[in-house]
Amino acid sequence: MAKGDISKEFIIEASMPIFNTNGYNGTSLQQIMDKTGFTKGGIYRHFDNKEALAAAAFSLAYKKMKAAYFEAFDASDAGAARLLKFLELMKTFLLRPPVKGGCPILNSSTEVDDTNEALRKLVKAAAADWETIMIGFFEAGKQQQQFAPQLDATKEARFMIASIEGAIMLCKLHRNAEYGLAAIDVLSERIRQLQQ
Amino acid sequence: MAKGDISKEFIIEASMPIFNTNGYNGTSLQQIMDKTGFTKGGIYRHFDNKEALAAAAFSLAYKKMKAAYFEAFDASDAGAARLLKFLELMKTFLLRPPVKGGCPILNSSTEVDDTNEALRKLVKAAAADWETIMIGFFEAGKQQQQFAPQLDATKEARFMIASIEGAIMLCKLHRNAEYGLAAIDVLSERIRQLQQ
Amino acid sequence: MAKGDISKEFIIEASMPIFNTNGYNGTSLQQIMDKTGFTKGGIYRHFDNKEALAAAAFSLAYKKMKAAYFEAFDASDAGAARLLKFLELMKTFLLRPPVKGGCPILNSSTEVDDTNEALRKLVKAAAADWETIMIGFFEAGKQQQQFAPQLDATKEARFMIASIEGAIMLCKLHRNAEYGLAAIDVLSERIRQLQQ
Amino acid sequence: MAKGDISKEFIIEASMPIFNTNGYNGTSLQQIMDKTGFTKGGIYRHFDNKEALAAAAFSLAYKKMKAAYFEAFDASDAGAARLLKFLELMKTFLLRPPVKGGCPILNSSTEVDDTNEALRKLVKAAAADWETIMIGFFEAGKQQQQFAPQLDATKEARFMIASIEGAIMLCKLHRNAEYGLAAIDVLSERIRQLQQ
DNA sequence: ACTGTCGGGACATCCCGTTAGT
DNA sequence: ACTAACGGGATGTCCCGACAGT
Repeated sequence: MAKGDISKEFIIEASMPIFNTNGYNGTSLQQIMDKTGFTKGGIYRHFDNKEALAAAAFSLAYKKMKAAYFEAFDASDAGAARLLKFLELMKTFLLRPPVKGGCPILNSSTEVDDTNEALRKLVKAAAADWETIMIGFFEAGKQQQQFAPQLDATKEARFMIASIEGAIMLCKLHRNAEYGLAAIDVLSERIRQLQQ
Repeated sequence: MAKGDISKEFIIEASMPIFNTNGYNGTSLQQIMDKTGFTKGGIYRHFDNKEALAAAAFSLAYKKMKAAYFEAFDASDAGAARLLKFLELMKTFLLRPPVKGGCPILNSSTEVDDTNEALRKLVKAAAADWETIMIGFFEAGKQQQQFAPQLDATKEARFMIASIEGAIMLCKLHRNAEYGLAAIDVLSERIRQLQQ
Repeated sequence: MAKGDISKEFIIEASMPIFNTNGYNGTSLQQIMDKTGFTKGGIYRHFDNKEALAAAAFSLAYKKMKAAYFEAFDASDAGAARLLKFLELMKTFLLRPPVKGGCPILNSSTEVDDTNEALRKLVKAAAADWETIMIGFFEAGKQQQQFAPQLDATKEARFMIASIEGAIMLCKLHRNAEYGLAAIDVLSERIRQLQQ
Repeated sequence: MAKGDISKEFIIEASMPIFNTNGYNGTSLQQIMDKTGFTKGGIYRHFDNKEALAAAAFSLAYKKMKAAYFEAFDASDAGAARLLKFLELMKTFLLRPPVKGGCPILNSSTEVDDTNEALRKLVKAAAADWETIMIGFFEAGKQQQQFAPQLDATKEARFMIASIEGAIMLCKLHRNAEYGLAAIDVLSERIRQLQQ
C-alpha cells in the first residue's frame, strides 16, 4: 500500500467514530484535523469534500459492524441457531456497540436528505445488504426444515431489522439497556415459535 | 392570548417542521427567519437560544403526533382492539406522517447528546410518555381478559415501540412504505396471538 | 420627589458601579436591566440613550467620590494640614475606593473619545473641579503663610492629581496597594518640604 | 521570514494603534479587517481569538514605546542625567506619543479584568518591566554617588511612573500638554534635589 | 411611567474549500 | 503528499433603540 493510501485509511479510521457519534452536521473538519494531525489540505488531497469523507467513514463503520456480527457466528451454526446467536450478540451490543456511536445505519438515516445523495445511497445499500443477509439466514432455516416453507423471509428480515434498530435507538436515548432487551427477547421468542 | 404569545406560538409552529426535517444541527436561525418573517431580535425575544426553540418545537411535534394518534381511537375501543387500530393507523403514517419529517422522537434521538441536555430530557420524557400509554393499552386488555394476566405489559410496549420506530426509520431511509409494513403486520399478528 | 424621579435616581445609582467597573463599552443595558429590574423601555423613559445614562452615572460617581473626600476633612483643618489629611485618606482608598471600581475620572479618561463628546465634557469638568479644589487648598496654605507666596498652586495641584491618579492606576493593575503607597508618601514629603 | 509571519506581523502592526486608541472592547475585528485588507478567516489563521491579537498588539505597543525611550538615551549618560533626559523626552511625548493612542499600559490598565487574564498578565509584566528599568537608573545614580546611598530606588521608580502616567492621562483628557508638563517639571526638580 | 415587542445590525467565532508552495 | 495561508461566508448570540399599548 502506497503512502497516500495509508494516510487515506488512517483519516477514514480516525474520522469514523467522530462522524458516527456526532453526525454529519455535528462533525467539523477541525475535529478531524485535531484527531489525525493532518491539515485540511492533507485531508482534501484524499477526499473531494466533507461528504466524500463522511461516506468513506460510513462505509468503514458498516464494514466493522458487519465484521463484528460475522465474527460471532460459528461456522457450524445455520438457520434458526444462527439467528438466535445473532440476537444474543445484539443484546451485548445494545450498550457496547462494536463501533463507537452505535449502528451507523440508524445514526445516518435521520440525517441524510436530498443534499447528501451520495451518502444516502450508501446508507440505503447498507440497509439492503443487511436485509439480504438476514433473508439468507431465514432461507437457510427453511431449507433445513426448521421453518415452514411458506415463511416470508423478506418480511421476517425486515421486521427483525426494524425491531433491532428501534431497540438500539431506545437504549441510546435512555442510556439503559433494559429498553432494548425487551424487544430482543420477543424476537428470540418469535424465532423459537417459528421453528417446530 | 397576548400578542407576544401569538408570535411565540407562530415561531414554534413554523420552526417545528424545519427542525423535525433537518435536525437540530441542520437547522439554522436564518431558515427560521425566512419562514417566519421575524428577525433574530424578534425570535430571541421569545427564546433564550436555539436549543430552547428546538425544545419547544420538539414538544409541539410530539404533541401533534400524540394528538393524531388519539384522534383515531374510537372511544368505545379498548385493549386489543385499540392496539390493532393503532397499528393500522401506523401503516398510513409510515409515508404520510402526521407531523412533517416523521416521528420527532426518532429524529431527535440520534442527535441529542451531552451538549443538548435540556432537549435530551424532553425526548426521553416523550418516549417514556408513549411507553406509558402503550402499557395502559395492554393493561386494559388484561383487565378485559383479552390478554393473559401474566402478560408483561412493559415488555410488550417497549417491543412495540421499538419495532414501530425501526419501521419508520426503514421507510424514511428507503422512501418506501414496504419496508415498514412488514414490521407492522407482524406486530398485528402478535397482538392477535396474545389474545385468546 | 415624583415617582419618575425616584426611578431615575434608582437607575443611576444601580448602573453607576457597573459603568465604573466595566467601562462604557463593557457595560450593556442588559446588565443594568438585570440589576434594576426595569426593562429597556423603562430605562429609556429617563435617558435618551446609553451615553446619557453613562454620563449621569459618571456624575454620581464623581459626586460620591468628592463627598467621601470632604467627609474626611475636619472643618478646623486648612492648607497644609488638610492636604496631608487628604493624602492619608488616599492611602486607604487605594484598595478600598469610596466608589466601586475606583476613580471614575481615571476609568473614563481612557475610554472617552470623539464619539462620546457629552461624556467627555463631564469628565473634563470633573477633573477641572478637582483641580480647583486642590488649588484652593494650596492657596489657603499660602494665605496662612504655610507655603511661600511664590508657590505655583496650579502646578502643585496638577502634579498632585497626576501622581494620585497614576498611583491608583498602578494599584488597580497590580492589585496591590504597595505600588501606590510609594507615590502618596513622596507627595506627603513634598507638602512638608514646601512648608517652612 | 515566512509569508505567514509577515502577515502576522502586518496584522499586529495594523491593529496595534486601533486597540491602543479604542481599547479592547472598543475595537472590532471589522476595523482590523478594513485596515489590513485581510478577511476574518485570514486573521484567525494567525490568532486564536480577539484577545490573542490584542495581547500581541499590546506587546508590540509596549516594545515600541520602550524602544522610543531607549533611543533617546545617550550611551554616555547614566544615573541622574539619564533620568532628566528621560523626563525631557516625556514632555515631548505628552501630546505626541511614540505610539498612537498613548501609553499602552495606561490605556489597558482600566480595561483589563478577570475576563482578560492573559492580557492582564502582559500589562502587569510591562509595568513591572518599566519599573525595573527605572530602578536601574536610580541604582546607577547611587553607584555614581549622585544619589544618597539610602535612597529607596523602588519607591522613587514607582512614584515617577505613577506621576508620569497620571500626567499622560490628564493631557489626554484635556487634550492639552499643560496639565502634564507641571507634573514632569516637579519630577525633574525632585531629581535635582535628590542629587547634591 | 413602564412593559412588551420587535427590528436591524454588529459581534466574535467557526466553517468548508481553494491554492500556492515545497 | 502534504502544509501553510487565505478567502468568503454562515453561525448563534448580543446589543441598542424604537414604538405600541396600557
